[in-house]
Amino acid sequence: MNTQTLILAILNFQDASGYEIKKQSSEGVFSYFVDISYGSIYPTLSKLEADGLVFGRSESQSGKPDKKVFSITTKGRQEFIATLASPPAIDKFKSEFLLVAMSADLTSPEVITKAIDKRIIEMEELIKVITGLRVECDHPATQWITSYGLHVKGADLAFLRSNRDSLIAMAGKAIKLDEAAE
Amino acid sequence: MNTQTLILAILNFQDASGYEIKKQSSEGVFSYFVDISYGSIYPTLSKLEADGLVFGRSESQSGKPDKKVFSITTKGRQEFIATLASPPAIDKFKSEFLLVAMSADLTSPEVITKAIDKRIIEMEELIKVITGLRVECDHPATQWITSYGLHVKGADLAFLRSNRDSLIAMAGKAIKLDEAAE
DNA sequence: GGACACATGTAATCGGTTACATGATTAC
DNA sequence: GTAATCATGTAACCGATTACATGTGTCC
Repeated sequence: MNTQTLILAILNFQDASGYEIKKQSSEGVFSYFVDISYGSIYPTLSKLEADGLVFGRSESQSGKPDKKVFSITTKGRQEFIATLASPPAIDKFKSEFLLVAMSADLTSPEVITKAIDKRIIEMEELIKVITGLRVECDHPATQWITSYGLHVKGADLAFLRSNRDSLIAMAGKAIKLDEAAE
Repeated sequence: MNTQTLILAILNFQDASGYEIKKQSSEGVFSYFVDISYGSIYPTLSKLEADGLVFGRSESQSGKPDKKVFSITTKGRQEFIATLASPPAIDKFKSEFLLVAMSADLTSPEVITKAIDKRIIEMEELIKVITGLRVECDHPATQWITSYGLHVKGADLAFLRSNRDSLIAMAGKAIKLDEAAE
């Protein structure tokens, strides 16, 4: 999923400045499955404007610096819809936690405990964020994906809580075997 | 999670050639949360060998070309354990499907149907792969992460099946609104 | 003799992040 | 006057992928 499509998707929902796009992608509705940096947002926005897919106008705000608000154009919306039509690529998923968990027997109970407890907290926070998003937005498709997220992340958290101790119990087993062999 | 740590993790479980590491990372136990390409495996393996974290030897096989099998060294294992000790970064997750689903009202029922049915099939296949992995390997920590995966992906698939039709029903709503406005 | 799986490697390229640079405005 | 948030933008860099290049051995 490239930055261009992501920005088009965000602007399709509502007008936004580069700064606001960044916020959406790291705190808002999109944060659950997307994240973009300023370093790619601003150049992409310029390119998008040059291609006529979005247009920007300066807006002055009281108590804040001016911002440049972008809107998607008809051409931009067409482009976005065309992108949606091609079958979505499989999810990209990378997890350091799973690597650590899979190597639990190599590390200490402390390391595993910290790792899983950190994950539990992160999961709880993500669920809170998604829950907050649901309340704010009554758009049906958004409700659908937030229900989906809540369902999956709820199951995830439940497993983590139920099986926390059994993972911690595995810590250090490989080390002990090594010592026994010496 | 960088390529170096990933390769160390794989070699910590068993010796492997570059080709086999690629297979592990895209078909084997690690495929669930990792994927690396040849273009980064081979150079990293050379670097790792130069640093004394792994060592390779040529092995001739009957009916197949020779392969260079790598093993992790004590130094490599220490390095890997040290990496595990730092708190794991939050999962990286990017989903084109969620973007499409969130924009369901912009597209046709056909596009949404294809997207969700593709996802259901992929999910079923992933569950099959993880199930297969469980049978092959009785390492406790691996059992733990595969149970975890099965639990979460099972919940995921259940949601997809239960809510497939409601998502499809949302398709085209935005288009109809546009037409009504004209 | 060609298709296919196995096997290794490099160079060009790319998409994106990090760090940097700058500045408005408010609140303390 | 300085810290914090809002706001925009660029340049250097990096990690990884893609495509390319090459070769072995098997099966039909």
